[in-house]
Amino acid sequence: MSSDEPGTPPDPPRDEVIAERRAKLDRWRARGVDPYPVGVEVTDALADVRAAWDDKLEPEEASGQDVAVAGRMVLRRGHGKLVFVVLREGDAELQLMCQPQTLGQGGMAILDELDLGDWVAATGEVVRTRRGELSVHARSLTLIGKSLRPMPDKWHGLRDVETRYRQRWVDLTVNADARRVLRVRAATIRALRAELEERGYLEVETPLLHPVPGGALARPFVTHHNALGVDLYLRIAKELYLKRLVAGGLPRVYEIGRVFRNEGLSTRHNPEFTMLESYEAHADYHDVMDLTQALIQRAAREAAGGTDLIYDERPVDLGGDWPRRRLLDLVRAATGRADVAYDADLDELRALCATHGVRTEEGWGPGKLVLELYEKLVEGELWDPTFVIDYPVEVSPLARRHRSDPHTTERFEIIVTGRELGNAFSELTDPDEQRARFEEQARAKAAGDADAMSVDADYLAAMEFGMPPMGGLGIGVDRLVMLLAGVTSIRDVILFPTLRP
RNA sequence: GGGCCGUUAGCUCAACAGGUAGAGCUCCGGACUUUUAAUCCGGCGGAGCGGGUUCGAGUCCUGCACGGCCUACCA
Repeated sequence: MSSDEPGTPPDPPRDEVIAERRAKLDRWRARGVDPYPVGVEVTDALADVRAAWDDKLEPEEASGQDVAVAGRMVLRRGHGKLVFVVLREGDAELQLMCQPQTLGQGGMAILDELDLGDWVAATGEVVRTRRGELSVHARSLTLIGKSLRPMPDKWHGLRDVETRYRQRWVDLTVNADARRVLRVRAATIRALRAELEERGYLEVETPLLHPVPGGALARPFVTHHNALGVDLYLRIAKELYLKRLVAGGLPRVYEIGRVFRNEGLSTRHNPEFTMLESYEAHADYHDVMDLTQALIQRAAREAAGGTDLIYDERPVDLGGDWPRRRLLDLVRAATGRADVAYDADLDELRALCATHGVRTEEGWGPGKLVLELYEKLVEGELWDPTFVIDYPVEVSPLARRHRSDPHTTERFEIIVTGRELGNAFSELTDPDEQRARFEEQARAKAAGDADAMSVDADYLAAMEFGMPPMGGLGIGVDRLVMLLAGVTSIRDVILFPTLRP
């Protein structure tokens, strides 16, 4: 790529193949044929022809049925005066059988001027060949979209990962798995939405541009509004707006949409990713665990065909009721130290962290230290779905304090294959406590914690207006799709992942 | 950000103690009327960028760019 303008497409390869195709393009035009016509009548999708005839017709039998089809020419096998052409659209492929007897010399000449990759329309009778391949016995051929760039290797396809993401149109053309993942993603989102709708949740859309970034501990992207002359932030979560809606009397709301976090990229992190968030009045985190399990199990059934999966070559069982384990208990078990507690001596906790190679910082309280131990020792080991519950207050500024333990909140994360898929809690609804928690965050921010929250006065006003008790949930949709599609890179489930421009 | 690995033809991949780069697919020319990555014959086409060592560098050293994986932060 020699262009330095961001956003410009890759330069056409200065290749002889391109030149040949351009020459063909010129010849088409010289003959008065528009290589990019407005379109021809296509009455039959390739998939429909296959569905109608796949289990019918004996070899060499003709159907008597004429069709008009179209697709990208991905293979051509010539046998002198008999030529087989394979058209593909999406996952459907159909062969054309081309002979001078039916296509005429003119049609054969058209065939001669086509390249692999060209979009082609054809009419003809549905037949089955001597070797048993369902085909259209072509009577006419029309070029409907000239391809000027060569197709990737017809057997190996496109392997280069970066090119697959950058040129998704090529990837989707030649890699069936790219198309499969796309379908799993669509089915996953459809299932989540269906389950929430059936439970009476209202789908809403809240702003992407936030004057105060909030709802999660993360660094935001900053942008600028010219007319208002103010900086705005791309949302890092939807939480605070959705809770405003519950305060407004909408008892069950959800939103599926993009959030943005200004953090590093990895196989598990894309700067923009899709999150489902839902809020339900009068629910607590136990109810939300039930909901989470139902959502993910339904998505697994409808997008992955069941709850018994293989991920990264290991079986995962999403079925049944998932265990609910207290975070503190998990840390105690992992360290073999029953005396780990949120009111334990800070120096002892630091020493324990050091023993396990956990890096610590000044100013971290016991809650943060225990969380770090959990993340280092436990989280990655939880393979089958596990609800990890009761997170320390210190690291949960929006969650309600536990009804029977002042050190923790009624919060859980759902962990599958060692990764966090979702995060939820009995929501904090007390405005005074929320203000105190925000101020605590603001102090951390002032002390240099870039992920810490700011005081959101507008949100506090909504809380002061009064909100019902509620349970909230956030699910990382991309990660759920990764699990259900069995892929280990988030870039495989995002069509156009963020790449260096 | 750190570590490791990588970048050879449009695509997928080779080779060699440092000796002037090879195959398949695509494309072009030719043969072939039932193929399934059709087959057969012929042809075009190439070392990420910059330094250095050397008679000679794709190969060794070095800087840069880009990418992959792991790690760190997070969903």
